[in-house]
Amino acid sequence: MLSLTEENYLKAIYHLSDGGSKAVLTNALAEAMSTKAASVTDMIKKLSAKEVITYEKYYGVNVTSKGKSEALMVIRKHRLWETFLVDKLGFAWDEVHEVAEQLEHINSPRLIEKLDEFLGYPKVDPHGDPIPDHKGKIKIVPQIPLDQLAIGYQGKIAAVKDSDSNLLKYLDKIGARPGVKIKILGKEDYDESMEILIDDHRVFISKAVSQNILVVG
Amino acid sequence: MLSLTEENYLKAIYHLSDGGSKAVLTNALAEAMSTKAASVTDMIKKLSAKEVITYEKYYGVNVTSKGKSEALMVIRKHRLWETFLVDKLGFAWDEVHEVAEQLEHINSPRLIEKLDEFLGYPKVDPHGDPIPDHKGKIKIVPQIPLDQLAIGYQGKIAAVKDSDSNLLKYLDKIGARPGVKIKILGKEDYDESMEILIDDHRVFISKAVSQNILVVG
DNA sequence: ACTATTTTTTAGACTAACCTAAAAATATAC
DNA sequence: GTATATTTTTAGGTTAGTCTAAAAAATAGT
Repeated sequence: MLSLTEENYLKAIYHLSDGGSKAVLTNALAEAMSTKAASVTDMIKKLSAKEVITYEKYYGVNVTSKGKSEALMVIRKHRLWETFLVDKLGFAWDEVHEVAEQLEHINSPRLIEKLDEFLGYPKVDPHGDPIPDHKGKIKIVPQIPLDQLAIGYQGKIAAVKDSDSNLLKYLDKIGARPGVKIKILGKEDYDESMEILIDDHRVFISKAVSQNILVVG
Repeated sequence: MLSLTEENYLKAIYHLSDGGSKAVLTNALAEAMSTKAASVTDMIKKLSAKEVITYEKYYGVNVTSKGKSEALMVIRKHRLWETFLVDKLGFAWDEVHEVAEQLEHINSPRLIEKLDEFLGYPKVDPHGDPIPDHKGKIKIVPQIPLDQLAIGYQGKIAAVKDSDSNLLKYLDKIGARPGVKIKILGKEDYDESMEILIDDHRVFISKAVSQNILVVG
């Protein structure tokens, strides 16, 4: 059983390691958790004792398979609650992150299964991120940041990388929501800004924004 | 701002004081919180510092008006979540207490208002207890325990006192849910057991049970 | 390869909950 | 009305999570 704080650390490690595919450094984790390296070292010891991560001094942290499935359950809960907030309670997709951060720690397997059923077993959350199933299985759809594609590209917005509320508000304003059609009309070499077509209207976006729009197809 | 633990203590004090109408003793609170008197004394000091209760040594604790409205907000959240679990997710009314104990601590005024709207502004929860409105106003319907009424009484089940899961399961089995018609057919002087009519079928119940069935009318 | 810098860990201290054991205050008993 | 029993508080200690400051290990520069 993990404490609320331990659960949050584990989730951060899971994300920083790209789902367990690389080691996470102490400082990176301290930054992500808005805390100090010393506190991270303490917590790392606890999480290794609970066998959700492995730890090599001065090298970094890796998630164990037990840790992965625990992290995926938290992510499942987070994304199901976000879906509930948007689909059922009428929240805007940029307002749900903070509340879901609280709701994801509610511990009741039965509640989550009932919620999943109530929502009609959704595959993705309101930001386009895949929702792990009750066994922790996640369907990975390869998603490419818009800034890495060329003029003429045409496809669909799959998800949004950052969950910063200001970014989400901005994207919502220009109509850039998951599922919407998108096309690259032009690119400016100087600052890497772009002109794009979102659902048939033209918008200019900076590189900072195009990096955060993930597309498929 | 109260911590999760402080919130739980305050709620217990509110209930033990019958909504703020009498003082609560240290030992009674220790019993209710399944903890020791010494820990209660510590917590009482914190809660007085935060001005949600007043405290006189060796005499007891009283809830301030600030404390009352904070307690009512937690109760509001608890009862709205219980209603959600039963009405929307299909939980049985005897399964919701523990989960609601967790959900009641989620801090988001917007979430609670949206949830209230989604549920259609319910007046009572699945156990028949009144739900405080967004201003903390609660509609008190006088409820009488069944064991205090005479043969021939006829009315409606308003609520159930205890939230013990076994009691609730039993009541559910004999059909004794809030809103159901009830009539007292007979009373046994020896052990104060009763024969009653629930929704037109006859049942025998012990005094322990009749004390927990609250009725109106 | 030997300093210098950066990163990480250790050491020691803080706060919020909790505990046990002992002291103090209140209530009860004769 | 003094002695006994009960209740409540104080005193001192524990654990989880945090911090700052200093020590140790790893990396980089010339």
